[in-house]
Amino acid sequence: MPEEKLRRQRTGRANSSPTLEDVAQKAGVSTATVSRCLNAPARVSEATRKQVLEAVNQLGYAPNFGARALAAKRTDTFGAIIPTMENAIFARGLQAFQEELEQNGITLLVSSSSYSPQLEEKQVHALIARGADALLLIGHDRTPKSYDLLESKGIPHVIAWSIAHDVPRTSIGFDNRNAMKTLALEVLKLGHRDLAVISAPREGNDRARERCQGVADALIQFGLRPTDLPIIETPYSISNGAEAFQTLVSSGNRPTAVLCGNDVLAAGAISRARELGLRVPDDISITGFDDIEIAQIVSPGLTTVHVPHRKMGIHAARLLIAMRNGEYGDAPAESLELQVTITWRGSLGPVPLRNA
Amino acid sequence: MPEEKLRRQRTGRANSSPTLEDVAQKAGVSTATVSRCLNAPARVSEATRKQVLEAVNQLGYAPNFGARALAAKRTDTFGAIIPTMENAIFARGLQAFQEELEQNGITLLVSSSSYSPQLEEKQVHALIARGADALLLIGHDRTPKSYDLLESKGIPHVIAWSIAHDVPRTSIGFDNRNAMKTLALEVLKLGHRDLAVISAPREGNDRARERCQGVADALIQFGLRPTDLPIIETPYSISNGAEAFQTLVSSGNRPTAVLCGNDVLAAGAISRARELGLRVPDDISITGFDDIEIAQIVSPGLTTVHVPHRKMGIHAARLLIAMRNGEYGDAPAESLELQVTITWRGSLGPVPLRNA
DNA sequence: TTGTAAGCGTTATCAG
DNA sequence: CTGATAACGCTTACAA
Repeated sequence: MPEEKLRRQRTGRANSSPTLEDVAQKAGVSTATVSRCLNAPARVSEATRKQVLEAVNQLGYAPNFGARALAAKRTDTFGAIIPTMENAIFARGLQAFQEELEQNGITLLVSSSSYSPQLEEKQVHALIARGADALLLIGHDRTPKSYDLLESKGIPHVIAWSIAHDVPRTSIGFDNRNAMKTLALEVLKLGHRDLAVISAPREGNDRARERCQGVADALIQFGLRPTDLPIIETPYSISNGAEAFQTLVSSGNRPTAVLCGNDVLAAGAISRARELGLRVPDDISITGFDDIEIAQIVSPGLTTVHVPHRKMGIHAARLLIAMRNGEYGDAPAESLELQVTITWRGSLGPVPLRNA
Repeated sequence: MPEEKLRRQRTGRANSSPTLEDVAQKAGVSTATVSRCLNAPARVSEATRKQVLEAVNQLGYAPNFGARALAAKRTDTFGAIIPTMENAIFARGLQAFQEELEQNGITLLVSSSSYSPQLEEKQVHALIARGADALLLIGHDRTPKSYDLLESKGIPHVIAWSIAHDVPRTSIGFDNRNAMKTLALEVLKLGHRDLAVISAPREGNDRARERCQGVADALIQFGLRPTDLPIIETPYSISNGAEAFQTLVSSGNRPTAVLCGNDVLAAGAISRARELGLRVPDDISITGFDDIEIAQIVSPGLTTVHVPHRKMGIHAARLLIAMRNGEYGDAPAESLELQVTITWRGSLGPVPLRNA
C-alpha cells in the first residue's frame, strides 16, 4: 500500500477544514474529479457530479484560498487605491465597481492613499504582494516606481476619474479641465468678473490641477487675466472649505463667485457664508464639483458638475476584467471618456448689482 | 546530482516573478535562510542578512501570496462587513480600523451587506473562503448560519457599533438604547410632549431597534405612553429622511420634535423643513444620531449623539489582532463599552409656545 | 546560525 | 470521463 494513501489517516487534525481529498474520499472519486466538478462542471458526468456535490455539502467544504491561488496563479482579487475613504467622493463609484466585480466572482481589496503618491506606492506594492490580479487607480499622478511595479509584474490596471490625452495608459473618466471650464463659463456669463477658487492641493492631484486650469481657460476666453485669479489650496474637508472661504471674503477685494474644486469644500464654504451673514447667491455665488449627496442638502443647493460615478465604476470593472482575461493581448485597452453635465441648484446666481 | 537541483535551470520562465529559490541562489544560501531573513531577521546573522537583503533588492523579489498563505496557514488579511459604504456612517470608524491593522502588517478586505442578513451571510462565507484570518461585523442581527460559519471555522470576530449585555460575544461599541434615551430625555426636558421618530427599518438592525426603544424608555420615565409614539421606518438616505419628515408633519397632529435614528435621515428632515417653510427649531425640533460630518453643515447644525467612531475602530482592530494571535485562548475576549455624548448645535430647542 | 526536506491543498498535464 | 501525479513557492520542524 503506497504510503501516500496513509497520510490522511495518520494525522489527527482536530479543528481544520475539510480538504479536496476528504471530499474525494467521501465521494469515492479522485481529487482531480472533485476539482473539475467545482471549476468546470461541464467536464464531469451528471452522476458523479451529483455525488461530489453531495459530499461537498455534507462536509461543508470550501476550497483553501492559498492553495488555489498557488496552483491557479490567480487570486480572483482586484485592488483599488483611492485617495480617501473619509468623504463620499469615491464612495458611489467604488460601490458600483465592487458590485460589478462581485457579479464576476471577483473580490475587491480597497486601500486609501491619503492623497500621497509615496503612500500609494507602498500600497501598490502591498496589493501586488497580496496577489491582486488587477488594480484600479485614481488619476495619473504617481511615482515612476509605482508604474514600474505595475509594468514589471504585468499587472493590468486602469486609471479612473481622469482621462489622459497623451499617455498610453488605459483610463476611464472625464475631462476635468473642460468640465470646470464649462462651469466657469456659466459663471462668467452671469456677469461675474471677480472669481476665486478653492482647490485641493494640486501637487500629486491631476484632477485638482486640471480643474484650476479649466477656470483659467474660461477667463482667457472672456479676455480676462488668469494670473489675477486667487486660488487657495487646502485638503478636502468641510472645515477647510469654510476656512478658505473666510480667508477669501475677508481679503481686500472680495470675489463675487467662489468656484470650489469639490462639493465638500463648497459645502464648507456655503455654511461659513451663512455664519458670516452673506446670502448665497444674492451676495456671493458658490459652486462645487462632483455632485455628491451633500450638494443637495446644503442651503441653497449646490450648483455643481455632475459626475457619472456609478457608470465610471461599472465600466472600470468591465474593462479591468477584460484586460485580466487577456482580451486585449499586451496592448493597453482603449480609454473611455464619459460626459459630465452641470446640475443647477441655487448657489450660483447673477452677479450682485453693485458689482455689475 | 539530485534532480531537484536541476529544476530551476531547466524551466525557461520568461515573465514570472523571482522566487525564494532565486534569491537563495543569488545570495548563496538556502531558501530557509532567506525565509528567516524576511520573517524573523533576528534569527539570522548580521552578515548573511545583509547579503540576502541585497539579493532581494536586486531581484525585486516579493513573496508569493498564495504560497505563503498555504504554508503559514494565515493570510494576514482581516475582513470587515459593513451595512453600507454609500454614506459616511461607517467611514471614519473603518478608516481608523484599517490604519491600525496596517500598522500591524494586516490588510483589510471590506464588503457591504446593504443591511441584508442574507447578503451578509454570503459575504461571511466569501471572506472566509478568501482566507480572512478574522472578521469585523456590525451589530448583532445576522443569520444563525453566519454565526455557524464563524464558529465552525474558528474565525475570531468582534461586533462593533453595539454592545451585547447578554450574549457571550466579543463586542465593542456603545449602548444605543441608553444613548437615545438620554437624548430623548433632553427633548422632554425642553417641554416637548409630541415626539415622533424617523428610524431605519428595525428588522435586521439592532441599532435601529435599540434607539427606538430608548425613546420609548424616556417617554415612560416621563409618564407618557410609548405606544402613542409615531415611528416611520425608512432606509438611510437623505431623500428618505426628507420624505418621512414631510409625512410626519402633514399628518393630523404634528409633532414638535422629530428624533431621527441617524444624521443622514436628520439632514434630509432639516432640509425638507426649510422647503416647507418650517423654522428649526422655532417651529419644530430635529435631532440626529452619529455626529458625522453633515451634522455640522446643515443649518441649523444638528443636535445629535456623538459616537467615538475612531476610538471604536482602533480598539476593534487591537482586540481582533489579539484574538487572532491566540491571546485569549478559546474563551471570547471581554467586550468593551464606550461612552457617547450629546453634541448640541442648534436643531433642538424649547417647545414652541403655542404647544407648551 | 544554517541547511535539509517534508508538507500545505489546489490545479493541470497526461495517460488511460 | 476519470485518475495519477507533478508542479506551485513558501514555512518550519528537525538536523547538523
